[in-house]
Amino acid sequence: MKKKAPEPRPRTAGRPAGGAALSKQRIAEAALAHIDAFGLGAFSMREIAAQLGVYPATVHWHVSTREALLAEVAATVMAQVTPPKGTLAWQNWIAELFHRCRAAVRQHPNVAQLLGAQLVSNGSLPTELVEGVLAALTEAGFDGEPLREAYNCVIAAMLGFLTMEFSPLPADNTQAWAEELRERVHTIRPLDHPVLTRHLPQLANQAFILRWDNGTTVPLDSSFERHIQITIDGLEAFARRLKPAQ
Amino acid sequence: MKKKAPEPRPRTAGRPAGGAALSKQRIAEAALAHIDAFGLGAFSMREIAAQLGVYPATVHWHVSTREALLAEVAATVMAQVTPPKGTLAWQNWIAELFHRCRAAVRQHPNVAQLLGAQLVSNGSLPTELVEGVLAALTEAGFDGEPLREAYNCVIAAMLGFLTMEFSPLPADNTQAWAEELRERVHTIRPLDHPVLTRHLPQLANQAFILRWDNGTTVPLDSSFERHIQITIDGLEAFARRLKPAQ
DNA sequence: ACCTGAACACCGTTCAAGT
DNA sequence: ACCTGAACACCGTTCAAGT
Repeated sequence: MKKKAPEPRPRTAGRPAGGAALSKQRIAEAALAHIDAFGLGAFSMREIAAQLGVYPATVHWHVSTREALLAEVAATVMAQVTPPKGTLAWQNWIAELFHRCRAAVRQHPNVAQLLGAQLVSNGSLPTELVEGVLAALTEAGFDGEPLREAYNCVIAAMLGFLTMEFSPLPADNTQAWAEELRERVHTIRPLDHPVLTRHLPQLANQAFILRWDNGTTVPLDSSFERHIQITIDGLEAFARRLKPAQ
Repeated sequence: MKKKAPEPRPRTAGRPAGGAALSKQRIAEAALAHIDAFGLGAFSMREIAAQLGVYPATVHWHVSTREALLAEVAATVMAQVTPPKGTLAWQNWIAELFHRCRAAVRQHPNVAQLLGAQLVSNGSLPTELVEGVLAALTEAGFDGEPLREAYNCVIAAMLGFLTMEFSPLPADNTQAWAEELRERVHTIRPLDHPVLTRHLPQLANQAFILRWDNGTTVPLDSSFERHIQITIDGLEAFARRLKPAQ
């Protein structure tokens, strides 16, 4: 885990000759690369600084705070997920958004927990995404308070699922914990939990609460597809309730 | 933030007279109380140790690891959420589960991020919850792979929403960040984001990505209710697709 | 403006030693 | 079995000082 600075840079204080060597951008890229490689648990300001061959204080000059940097990283990952407007029916636009969002998270799974579980990172998602979802839902017939409700349900369905699918394993003794949970799952008492016992082969390590690997190793593809369908079907039912006079 | 140990205990090494002074249970309770009061960001093994008037190593003798303790805390919060079996139709049972789960999280909002965003904590949820959801979905007509898909959708819908609703604010300069986001939200360019601009009064600080307070200050009650309805409507549509021969 | 070098006040975890 | 006391190898952030 310990790495030397890649290049033995000048290492004298003072403003460098050819403009700034660092930038918020470059730092965020380095942080993302490090998180992709070693996970969010191994991320630290000092590690990123070492990676870039500078002192920790230098990183702080550019990004102010650890949380701000992580928000920047999350924004980078989610920058390109919004589908273009105006080419798809609202149902298909939303489905496409879900797909592109999951593709982005699958490329950077260790960032997933930031998206749903940190207000800062969540708040740095692209405005186009918000606009697009609202446009789709308006097309579906929502307005006012129902529009807000439908919007919140769409965002929660999408980011909530992904946050859970790629939620990280314990940092250290991963296999010990995995073995323990596998044991626990397979020794469930049939009399107390008959339904669970009956369907255990279908569920073990492939269902929430009952798994010891996350989406990186065992992706929940078909469940995510189903989640999209259920969400859209539910939204259509909601829209129908709003205009019973057909 | 600094507190003395409540009682100046003997402070000599060795096995105490009347059995163990500490236990995994007592430690988890203390941790939960501390997290409720000061947030997950202020949680540390050393703080809990100080709170209990013992050395950090003493805590480690009982709980092995920081993550394990947090999983224990999550389990404590979620211990009582499962509704009794056999009294409700499956739709109502699931709705009741959602309600009770949200009530539990609202009592301990700072624990929310553990539920969805940490595989360890997620894995320590009660088995009765799993059994109950599966029983409800079986009653709805699901089996085999569709059962697994429906199950994952239910859990993701429930915990995903709550994880997001109560996701924590930045640790330190909260109000500076809030002011900045509020500014950003209210200076959205109308020509680029017309739909968002039009509905901003309905959305600002009450919709994901557009808020600077979390569910503790600004709960998303009606959106959660709608989320339940959408999920159940979507599940019913899914069930209908499975038996087109009525 | 941009960076060094060092310091401050923390962490989680381990380990020998006590009783 | 249960706890002390101290240590190890880390953290994020701040700050004076350089150029």
